[in-house]
Amino acid sequence: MLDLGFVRTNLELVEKKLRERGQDPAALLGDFRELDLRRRERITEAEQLKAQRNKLTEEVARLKKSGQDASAPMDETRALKTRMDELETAAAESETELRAILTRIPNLTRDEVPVGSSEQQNVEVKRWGTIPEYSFQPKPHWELGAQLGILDLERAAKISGARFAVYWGDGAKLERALIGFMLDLHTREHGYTEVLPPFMVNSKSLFGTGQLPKFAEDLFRCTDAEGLVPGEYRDNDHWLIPTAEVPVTNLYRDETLDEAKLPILLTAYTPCFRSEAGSYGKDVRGIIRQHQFQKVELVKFTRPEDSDVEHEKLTRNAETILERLGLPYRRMLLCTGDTGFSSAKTFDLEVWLPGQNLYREISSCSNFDAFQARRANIRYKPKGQGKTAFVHTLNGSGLAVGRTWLAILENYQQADGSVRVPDALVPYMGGQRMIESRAGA
RNA sequence: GGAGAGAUGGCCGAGAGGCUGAAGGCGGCGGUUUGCUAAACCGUUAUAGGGUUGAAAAGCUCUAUCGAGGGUUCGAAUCCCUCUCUCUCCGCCA
Repeated sequence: MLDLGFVRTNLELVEKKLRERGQDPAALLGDFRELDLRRRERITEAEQLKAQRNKLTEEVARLKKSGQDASAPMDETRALKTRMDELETAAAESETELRAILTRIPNLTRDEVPVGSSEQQNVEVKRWGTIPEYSFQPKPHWELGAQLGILDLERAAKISGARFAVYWGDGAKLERALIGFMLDLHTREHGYTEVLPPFMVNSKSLFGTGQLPKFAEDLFRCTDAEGLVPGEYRDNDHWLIPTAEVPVTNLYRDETLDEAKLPILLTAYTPCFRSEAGSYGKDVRGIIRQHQFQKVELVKFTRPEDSDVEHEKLTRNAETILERLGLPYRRMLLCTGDTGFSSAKTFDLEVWLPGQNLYREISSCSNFDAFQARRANIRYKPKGQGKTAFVHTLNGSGLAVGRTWLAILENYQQADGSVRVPDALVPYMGGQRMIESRAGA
């Protein structure tokens, strides 16, 4: 969420930034200026009346105390009441209208973010690793997984439906090894603290990180709370998390953090659940796009002046995983049209997939500025200043485990269909160096 | 699931219809004293939103906020209703 006062005084800049994202400022902002003006008028009016009422009730108290008749000011206050209720309702209405606009405006992208309408205009920042050459035709992971008997999409469809996967034997073990490897690296070498959050959150949390109210259709909602109105926030509803970003960032919702403790670095392993509404027919083969996938997430809370440096570090932390695993990748700076709703600047890491002969997103590292902090009310008290200020929040996948799993299959496949275990992962596989076909599944 | 108790400022804790944004204590900040530390003493110490003065820093003023939302009343932290959360006991359960 942007600051109301900021939008008021920088309306032209906001409009320009919205256009750069490919959004229609008129549609998003509506009659912002008018609403804002009306809101303040109504508040002023309502508060003046309240002040008047407060004076009168004080008068009543004084008269009663001295044993005098207080019926005159009492009647007057009663007469005031209808008008006051009207004004109060009107002021609250304006507040709601304005807030509805404000909560649907995406974050402003940084000036260094390239202007573009689609991923075609994303800019490649760097490339790492050499693309392996094969003496045979490399296979996509779904073929490898099926042949090895470690990936079972048919039975997953039976027990759960499309876009789910069952991992058997070494497949399940590889997933577990990756989780342990990533968490260990981030906690031991990168300074993150591991947290294990709930996999369900309430809608206030989803509002805090920006998924609600705009993106409800991308989420799975548990129907335990009856009479729920979408876009309405309550404490007792449950949604499956689409990313650990939601529970972890919201850990500090409505809190004021100690500046000395910043930056706070947290990492969390969680499953992630996404409805993938609107992506029918996209990535239907393999496990690229699933309703449930596992992810190790990196989250940071920083002072505003540190967020750019911490963004670069966080991206490097994610890249390090790929490098240790020997997976070739490239870093993309997302253009304005491809940058997420809450983000001011995003780097995507794309891993090379020889089985499909393309680069594929495996991590997304974003700096949200104060956008989420404002929505979630996460603040700190800068030294030497009386005023509290909003922190900056950042996060990135470090990494998406399912996509790392399939990247290893495709990059480390052998001519006979077996898969070599990357050296860094061998200890996490109990010393195992090869994944070979085994009957049994 | 059943029965009960509770939720007040950074923390502890009073208040039980009117001058209470809220006593007292702790903590924090500023100061006095002091060779330094400590102690003592004095002062100060919430957030948000309007209006207004100012170039700004900031000031003045009003409004709201005692878990959340509604109600009663001239007036609610205080009374009533609903909800959420926490604690205790019973039941069930990984």
